[in-house]
Amino acid sequence: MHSPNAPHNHQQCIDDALNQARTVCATRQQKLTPIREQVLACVWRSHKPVGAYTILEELAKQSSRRPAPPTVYRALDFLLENDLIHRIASLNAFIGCCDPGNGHRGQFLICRQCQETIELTSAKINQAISDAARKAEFTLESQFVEVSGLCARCQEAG
Amino acid sequence: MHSPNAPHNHQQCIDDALNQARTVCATRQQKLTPIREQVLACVWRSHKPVGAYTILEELAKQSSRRPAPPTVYRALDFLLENDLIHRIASLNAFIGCCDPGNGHRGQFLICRQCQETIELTSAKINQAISDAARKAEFTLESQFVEVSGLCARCQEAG
DNA sequence: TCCAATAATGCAATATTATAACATTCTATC
DNA sequence: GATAGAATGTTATAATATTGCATTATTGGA
Repeated sequence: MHSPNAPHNHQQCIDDALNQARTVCATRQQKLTPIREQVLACVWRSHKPVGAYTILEELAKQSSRRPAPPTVYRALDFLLENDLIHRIASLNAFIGCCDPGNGHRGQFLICRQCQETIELTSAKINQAISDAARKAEFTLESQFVEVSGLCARCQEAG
Repeated sequence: MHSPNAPHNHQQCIDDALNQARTVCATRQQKLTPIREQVLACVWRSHKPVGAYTILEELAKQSSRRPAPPTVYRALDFLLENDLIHRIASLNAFIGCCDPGNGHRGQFLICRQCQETIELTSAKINQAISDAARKAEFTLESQFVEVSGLCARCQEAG
């Protein structure tokens, strides 16, 4: 996995994400409808978390008929349930999942300057969280680990 | 620190929190005004995250004159800045800090059933996050670690 | 003591994010 | 091609949060 703010062919990211999503949905016998695919593509336009209403604007541009909020939220719910995107709670936004369909426990490094976000799946972090939960007799079901700070590039930029 | 859903004299929690807040503010030469104190007390009414509009309702009950949202949000901002409360991003809510004034990096175990929330400060989790950030050349500034699941009591309750 | 500067609060309006409820259309299967 | 279930459309509204400006309170200095 490259760093999202390293130079790369981003169209490739989008294509990969869509292809992987198709595979996941086919396997699960879930339908990746045009709207859901559009929303997923929109989430993947960048490596930054995207708000629901930004997606809404984008769909409006693309399709002459302006969809209503539930259209977007329903698509986002579908994508969340099928482990194709993550919700970034601290920003009320959404970002593409780098390992779709696996229901992994990700962590996010979010640059407060440029918003570029790095997704990690650190076994160490997850282990530490699992251990702490067990110690507290707490059954872990889901987690948000969101770190805010400055990415390498923005640190250099001063 | 007792577990929040263990039986305890909760009035003591509130009193302690207010006293510690007074100390922190005195040290920092910050003013813990009546409104700020009311909001803090309200956040400490329970060991569950409390929404801003719930606080608003509470203030309305207490003071005959209904405050407007900014009143509450400004008080919450003050309390956040002075490390007296935490924001629970995944619930858009706020909870009292168990170690006020220290700007520590907390973690939260939030029961999805009863909402009782355990605050941890696991050095292991924090170390794992710091390590992961460093490895990604990312400068950590703040973090949200929020775990959802079932607390011991709610597991037993079935 | 009075004045000016700053901080805190009041207040109205509005922005942003998210959901509820119900109608309609689409799709797969028989 | 009937029908059941899924998906989408549509309207309204709920829930969360902020902006901008007016007013009041507090503080420190002349």
